[in-house]
Amino acid sequence: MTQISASSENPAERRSKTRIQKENETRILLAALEVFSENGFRGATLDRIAATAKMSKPNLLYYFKNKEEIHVALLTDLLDVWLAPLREISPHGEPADEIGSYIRRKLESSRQFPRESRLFANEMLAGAPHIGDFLQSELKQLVDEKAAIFQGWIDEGRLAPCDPRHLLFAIWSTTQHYADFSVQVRHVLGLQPGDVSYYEEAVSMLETLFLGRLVPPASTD
Amino acid sequence: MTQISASSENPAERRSKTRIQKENETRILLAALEVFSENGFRGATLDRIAATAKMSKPNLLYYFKNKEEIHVALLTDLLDVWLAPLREISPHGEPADEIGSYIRRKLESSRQFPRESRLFANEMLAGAPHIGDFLQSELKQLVDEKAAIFQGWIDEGRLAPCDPRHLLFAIWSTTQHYADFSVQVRHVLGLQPGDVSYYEEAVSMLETLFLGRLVPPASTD
DNA sequence: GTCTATAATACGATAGAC
DNA sequence: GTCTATCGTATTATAGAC
Repeated sequence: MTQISASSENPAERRSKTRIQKENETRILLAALEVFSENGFRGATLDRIAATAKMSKPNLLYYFKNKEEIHVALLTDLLDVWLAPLREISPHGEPADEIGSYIRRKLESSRQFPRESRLFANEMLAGAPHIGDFLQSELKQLVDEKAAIFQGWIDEGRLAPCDPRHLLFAIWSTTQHYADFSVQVRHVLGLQPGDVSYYEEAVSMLETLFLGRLVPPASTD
Repeated sequence: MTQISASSENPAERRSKTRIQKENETRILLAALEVFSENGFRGATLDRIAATAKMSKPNLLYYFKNKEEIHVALLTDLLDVWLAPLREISPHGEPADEIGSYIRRKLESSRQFPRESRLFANEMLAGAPHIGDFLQSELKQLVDEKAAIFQGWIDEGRLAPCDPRHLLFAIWSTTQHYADFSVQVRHVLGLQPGDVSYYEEAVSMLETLFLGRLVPPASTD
């Protein structure tokens, strides 16, 4: 299985491309994102990707030599986007500010790139066959680094004692949920298919959860 | 697309089954759960299900008339399991107790039925083609009912002002994350493939998050 | 109930004309 | 660069023997 890392781009392979090449590759990747994010790698078909891209199947395979190469291209692009919000967490800010703005960045990323989020989710559910190496190396390293920042705040009493890595899991899951399970969110809230107005409420909810206090101390009347 | 509800079982159709029938159906459903939960409906193949069940493909199709019928059987079984923890929330308990035990039930469900959780997640990512009706009717109704309980607590000042339905989303996402993204959790924590020891830490994290206070009030030195 | 054989279609990928 | 035609395999499902 071809494994991908966030910085596996080889500039030497990149020959100068014509305008039409760039346009077609973009069309294909956009269509493939649509199909892969909905059905996963195995569930996606070149027929559907080609149809979505309004392109013949052989023409599509003129730009990417096979199905896996398209998938790899999408995942590679994704990984940088994925790590960006986490990288920005700084040890120098206030815990509430840093965590708050991280949550807002992740929610914004979820709102702006729901298909990318579902592509990632599909890869996870399948057991991460393509990005297992990335998770074990680059992601783990970045998480360890940021977890150390959180641990510092805990030691200083500026953050409640908790496992920092699980705090990150909680932030990831709650924010990505709005992209990955958007169908359920919309159905439960009674919204129309395209409606993503729930993101306003999501910000509010997650700020209360992570920065405020959900259950007040029992009153001692 | 065949739609499913949580109570769509028709007892009249259920003829008495021999022991071997029950055993084989169970074997098939167990194998199918394994395959569907990993690759989704479209990504799953009867070949893999049959191989996993150690059964020939035609024999498998002797028990279920096609691929979709197996999938429907799994989802139908799933939905009751899925709603059970939510149904138990009572308006008469303390908010902290009710929410706390709901989180523990959901985490336990995630730990005990990770493949069922991933089956559900795959269905969500695909746009809920089979259980859209369930989400809009039964789930929405139950959520509205339980959200009203939360709202009552909010009105009484026993719960912070928030959208109760988004509070449920937060509980669902954080708890299911440990099943759906278990590969990532294990890789980031540096655990072995089968290791699910992180559930101990998860309980602790989520209790701090939902019942405690993550970021203490700024000290006014 | 289980099997082998196979029909019928879906799918990934290539050949070769233009 | 794009197309039609097509090959080989995978996949769903059925027929019919045992």
